[in-house]
Amino acid sequence: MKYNFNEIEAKWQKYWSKNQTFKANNNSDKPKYYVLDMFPYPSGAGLHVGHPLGYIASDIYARYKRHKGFNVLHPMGYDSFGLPAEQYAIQTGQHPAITTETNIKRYREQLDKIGFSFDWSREVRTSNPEYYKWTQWIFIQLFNSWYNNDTDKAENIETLISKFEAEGNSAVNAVHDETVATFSAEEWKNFTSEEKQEILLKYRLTYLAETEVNWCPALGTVLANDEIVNGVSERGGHPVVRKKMKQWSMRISAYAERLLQGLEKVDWPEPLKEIQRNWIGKSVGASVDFNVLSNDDVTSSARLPEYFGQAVEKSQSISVFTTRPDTIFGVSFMTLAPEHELVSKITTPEQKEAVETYIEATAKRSERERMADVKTISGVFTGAYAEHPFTKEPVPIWIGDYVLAGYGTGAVMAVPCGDQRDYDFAKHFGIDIPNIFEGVDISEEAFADKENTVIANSDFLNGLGYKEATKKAIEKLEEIGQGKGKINYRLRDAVFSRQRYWGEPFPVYYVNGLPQMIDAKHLPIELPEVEKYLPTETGEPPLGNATEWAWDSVNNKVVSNDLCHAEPVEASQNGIYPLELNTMPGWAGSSWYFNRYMDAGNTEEFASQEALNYWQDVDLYIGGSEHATGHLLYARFWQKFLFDQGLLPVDEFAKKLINQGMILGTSAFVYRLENENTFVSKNQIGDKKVLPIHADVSFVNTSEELDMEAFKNWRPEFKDAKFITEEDGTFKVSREVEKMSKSKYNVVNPDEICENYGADTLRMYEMFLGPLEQAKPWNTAGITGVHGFLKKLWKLYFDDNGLKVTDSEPSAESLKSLHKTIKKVEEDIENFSFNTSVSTFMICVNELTAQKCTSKAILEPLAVLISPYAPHIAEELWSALGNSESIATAPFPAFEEKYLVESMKTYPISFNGKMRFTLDLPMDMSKEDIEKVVMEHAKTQAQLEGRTPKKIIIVPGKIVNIVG
RNA sequence: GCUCGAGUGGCGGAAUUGGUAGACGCGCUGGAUUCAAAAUCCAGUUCUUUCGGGAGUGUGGGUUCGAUUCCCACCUCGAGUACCA
Repeated sequence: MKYNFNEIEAKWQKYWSKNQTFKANNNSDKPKYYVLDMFPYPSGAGLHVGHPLGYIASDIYARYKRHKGFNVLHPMGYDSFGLPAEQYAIQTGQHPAITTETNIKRYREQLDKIGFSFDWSREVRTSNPEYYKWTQWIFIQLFNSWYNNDTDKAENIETLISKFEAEGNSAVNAVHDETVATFSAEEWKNFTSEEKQEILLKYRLTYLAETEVNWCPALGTVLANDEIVNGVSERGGHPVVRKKMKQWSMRISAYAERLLQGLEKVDWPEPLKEIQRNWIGKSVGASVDFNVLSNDDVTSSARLPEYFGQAVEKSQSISVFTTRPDTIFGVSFMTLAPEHELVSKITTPEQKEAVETYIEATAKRSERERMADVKTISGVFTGAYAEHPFTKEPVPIWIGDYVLAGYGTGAVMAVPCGDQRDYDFAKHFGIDIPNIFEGVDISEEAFADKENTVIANSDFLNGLGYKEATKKAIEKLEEIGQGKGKINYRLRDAVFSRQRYWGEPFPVYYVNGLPQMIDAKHLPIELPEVEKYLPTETGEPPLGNATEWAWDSVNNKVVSNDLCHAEPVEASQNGIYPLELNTMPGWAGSSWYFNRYMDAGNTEEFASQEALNYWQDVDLYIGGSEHATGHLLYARFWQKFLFDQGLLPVDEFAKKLINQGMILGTSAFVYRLENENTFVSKNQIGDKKVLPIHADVSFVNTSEELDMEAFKNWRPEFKDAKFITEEDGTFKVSREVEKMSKSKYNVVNPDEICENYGADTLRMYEMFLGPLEQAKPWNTAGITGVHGFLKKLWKLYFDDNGLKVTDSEPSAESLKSLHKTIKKVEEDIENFSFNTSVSTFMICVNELTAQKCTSKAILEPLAVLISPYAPHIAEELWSALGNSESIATAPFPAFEEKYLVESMKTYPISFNGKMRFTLDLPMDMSKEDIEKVVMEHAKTQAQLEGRTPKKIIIVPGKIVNIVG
């Protein structure tokens, strides 16, 4: 009987689907295990062989856990809102929902062919109203919450209102906008409803605010920081500019510390944690207030240079953040970001022109230029002075674009002796560089080594190290009321509005310009139909094109815009108000989907408490590291928020995470003579002037030879191509490893592999390529090795006459081969080292074939061992051996040490650490006897050439090493 | 620049607490089978060699009886990050 993989695979895929073999139950006596893949965006291009790599690994693990007696949840779904479907809609007018549906269908077909053990009954799609109903619901919960720093968690906004009513806001320890004014309980009570709403917005965990955003004109939307790479959009590479817009934001900054601390308790790759740590960017230091010297100070002071202008009318103070309060006596100037709001207030008339010119010049430079150009030092003096908090000496105030408006307070106290940028700035402009370090030379560069710092010339800090000096400086600053210890985070609040159509609509309408939440019981608010997916003529988002997009707050339904007054101020007559025109960003739906899988069909809740308590969290999460600062950070944030609400049992959603490496393509290049339509084979190029051109990899065989006819028919411009071939008439291409992509014509499709070699071969070969986490090139040529192995496996069970498995007693050798394999494969799976278990299987099958093993006692457990990797063939063998149930939950074979016990050991005999020959000796031979046998051996004598060894190292059961 | 990660045959890669470097597979070479091909099977395949052996895991040094593995310095490649005060 032949190994007919196509037939076998189709048969079992049908069986699994019909019998719902992998449907997970929310009630079970078995321990739970949750294996999750990052769900895909269903793109129009379909899957290439790189995509399923992580899915195969997680599927092997899920299947293994079932054999190990776990109740396994292994779901799959689609992150189905997104830009490409919408761009396609703009070009063709086809509704994104239709495009998405088509793409999902194609994805599903491709996934099914690979034989994954997904529980499809739990499929989620983020663009499905039944799903995004709960995304909207979570948004409402965020809106109704504030972050209480005292309890260190999110609380309902009602508790904040009670506090305001009782004591105003001065004693409230909350995370909020910088711009909140203090008010008393009395004042709060007297505020109008609208004033109250505006104030509360500054505290809510999702809030509407005028924000400076990254606007991408080409995509017609704003982008989050993590969606921008090198100053251009991650998707499409379009330019991005800064623009002020009214946007929904997520107060993720409230969770900065917990997001940082939480990393300690999850088993995620260290580099990924490091990326998140950097993104959160915690710095510990102090905030220090410098008073700006005003006219009064000036007239009463003789200490100032003559050119000090009469500018500052009343006392101002500049707040700075520093990580080095210990160096405060080294301050010789201050620098403000050009955008700093005080700049215009303190600049003296004499310096006004210079300052304005400078600000104008910086504003012109794009963010990108400023980033790229780190060498040029620029800045200008404002003419104003601040007063040093301790020495009371005047400190000149400069502006410079090396200070960023968006970090800290946008101002720094410059300590040129301790910070290289301050040092360079001071050198460039001839500002003093006082040395406050003991025994350190600062004539060439600044001294930034905290560990070896000993402070000098610093009054009460003299002689102290970094730590003590920092502590003391903060104490003194607090004493004089000009500073305090402070922790700063780089993490910014996340903009949550997108000016797009294909995303979750906000459950929000506006009364007098103030946002109102739609009551949760009226969700979902479904996306309206629009005629065009482009922004409106007045520049509003695509939802501005909808004619049915107003909220009837009396009847609680979406109604025609005509019923809604254009001017919101007048709109209250009939209770019909305009709805939000933005939609949510791509990461909204993916921030909680792993919880939805636990109870995907629930129409009453996002998931029942029962299901959530049973499944708890993801035990193993596999996906790409590119989501480090996007999905993985936002999802952790929502998880913590929902945990604070008492809605989730755990505050980290994934215990263990693995980043699968990318599978790269092996591109093929042909070389065309310059200005001619003639192509030159690789070895005939010599010093000819040629241009490399990508050829489709499907035209190239395993010997790197191009199918010239296929190439000519590929594109019209190659129709009349001429070829300079090798001497044997073949045309050789050259190969290069690149990212697998359509544009490089190096894409390999998994369907074709399944068709030609089978899904089991594909699964094993993907694993065989190398370690899961590593990037590695795909090379279809190598697949025959794995395919041949499966055929060989088949032949252990079948010959021309059918099944050849017998009930004969297994040989000791065969038992040894089997148990060696059990041990290794089990260890490999636990360590996610799937590549090495493929080799182990090959060795085992090679050995059993050589042993002519036909024993069921060996071959039945072998089928179970291999079933996580090659489930179809395993099912077929399992059923051929007389089992009527699926192999999916058959117990994993138990390893028994006794079969591996050896009586003999092949000892490597080394001389000075180099193995020269081997010797078979009994395992239980004593050290003395080993030495005797080895020394008497003729080869030993030949090696020694008459010398007497200095030393003989014998490690019984391991090695013999003769020194001398 | 900084922070990680990695350098092993023609290629992908293996070597689990320091103990036989190159498992397994591809490719290549030779052979068997075949009218022929595919498929299958067998043998060989790190380099070098005077066929005894010798060298060898990016480079140089160190620790050790013994180092791909541990330590130091350097080189190369990849990823992340980029004026974060």
